Amino acid sequence: MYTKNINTHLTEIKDYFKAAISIDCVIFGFDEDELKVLLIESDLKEFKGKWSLLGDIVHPDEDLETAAYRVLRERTGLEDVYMEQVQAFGGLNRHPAGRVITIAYYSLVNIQHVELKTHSNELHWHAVKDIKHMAFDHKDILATCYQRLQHKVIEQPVGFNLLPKKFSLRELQNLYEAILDVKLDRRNFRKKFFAMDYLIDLNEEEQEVRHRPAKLYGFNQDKYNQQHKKSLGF
Amino acid sequence: MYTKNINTHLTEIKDYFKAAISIDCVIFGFDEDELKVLLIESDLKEFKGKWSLLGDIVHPDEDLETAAYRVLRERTGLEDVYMEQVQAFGGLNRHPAGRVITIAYYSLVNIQHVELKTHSNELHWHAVKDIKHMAFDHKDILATCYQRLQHKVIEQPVGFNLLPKKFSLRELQNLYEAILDVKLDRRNFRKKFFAMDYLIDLNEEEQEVRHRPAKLYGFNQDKYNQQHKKSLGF
DNA sequence: ACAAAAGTGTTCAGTTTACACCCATGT
DNA sequence: ACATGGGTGTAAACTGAACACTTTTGT
Repeated sequence: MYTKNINTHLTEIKDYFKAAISIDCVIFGFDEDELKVLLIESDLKEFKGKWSLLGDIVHPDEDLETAAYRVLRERTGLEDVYMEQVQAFGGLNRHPAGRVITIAYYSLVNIQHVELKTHSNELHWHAVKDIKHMAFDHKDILATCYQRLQHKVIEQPVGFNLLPKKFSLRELQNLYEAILDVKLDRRNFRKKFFAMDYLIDLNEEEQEVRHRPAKLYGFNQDKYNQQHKKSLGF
Repeated sequence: MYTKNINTHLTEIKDYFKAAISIDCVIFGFDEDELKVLLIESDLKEFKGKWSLLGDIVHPDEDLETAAYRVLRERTGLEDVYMEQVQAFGGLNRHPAGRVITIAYYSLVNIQHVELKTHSNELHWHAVKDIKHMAFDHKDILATCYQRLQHKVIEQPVGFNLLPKKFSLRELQNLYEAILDVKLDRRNFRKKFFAMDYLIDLNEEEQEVRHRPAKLYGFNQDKYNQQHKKSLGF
């Protein structure tokens, strides 16, 4: 039955094994100086009370990324956010309902922009570092996505997606410290980001702080995109 | 029909959309100072004469990695080789036979160890840089896997998997130059690898060269694994 | 005046780059 | 002896890490 090769002889798939395909979104946010992830309480009897990622079956007329954006939209109302596919998870018994292969995505959202759609109690932001157990293999998926994010954030300035449009350098540093789980030197951190030259000085200051207010900056996404496009092109 | 969430309410998948799942292997080898990839000629009418990756449907009782190793074994006879999952490709019309979602893996093999199983003409090694067109979306898949390899090889010494057990530093350098598509300085290259301290001096020399013979080295995989385990543990 | 966090430069160490000559072998 | 690639060291430039005091605001 499986002697034919998917890339050569196979012209009909109807007689072949098929599995349900889902996507799972690891939706990261940043709040209270902590990296958070949006989870939903599972009510499958096997995982009663455990938290799970937000995911869904991929529809027949959807590609994977479309499905991931759909889930994100349905759960957070957000459309244009940073998202990256991480990898597939296809363990034999990862879903009690049968063979379900899932493709994991992570996305970076401004947590202030998220209005949890259903005002139910089932959706919650959790500090990544405090999560102990999860439903399915979601702890693995989260760990893999978190590692990927850590890796990404030191190579490219994607962290801005987790911050408000206007932010102080202290907030930016707190973000990096939270994601990478390290302490960074304030002067070196500032030096580095000013040198990268993607920060826009907004000539504004923090309000309502009971100490010297910090200056606010924005991220020059266009400038970053252009400079990065150049280096890809060649 | 799709109102239920895969991670919460769903207890039966039988009524849901399912797709065929395949894996595709990008099998890299190194020969004649070029990075090669093992391809098969597709005889699907849509891709007549085009080359495709080696892939197959994932079986019901196999996880993804098992399927990938099976394909590798069936096509090359090799068992213990370096392999890494890259990502899933799930475009709507990527396979003419229907919805097929594929998970891409790349592996690094010693090209000398590969005895092409079927001594047919359908399987061939191709220089990666010369490949123009491929069947399906395999050009995309190859490009993505190649980029991943380029990235990986500057972070971790996985390149050794493409070389024979005994190799000269020139061969090693040629490998890196081929993968990264750059010219490297010979002295700096040597300095760097000796400093990493994973090379074993075999006290042997090249034979049958018509110039000064190069010394041969081996890669100390155990030492690398141990030192790398440490840094993960903390 | 005090508390609390913002802002700012310099030095040192380690790493990366650039670069040219002699050596061992086969013909 | 010559052609071919093997093998080697040093100086300059750059990058990353360590480190302490002054400034601004609110109370």
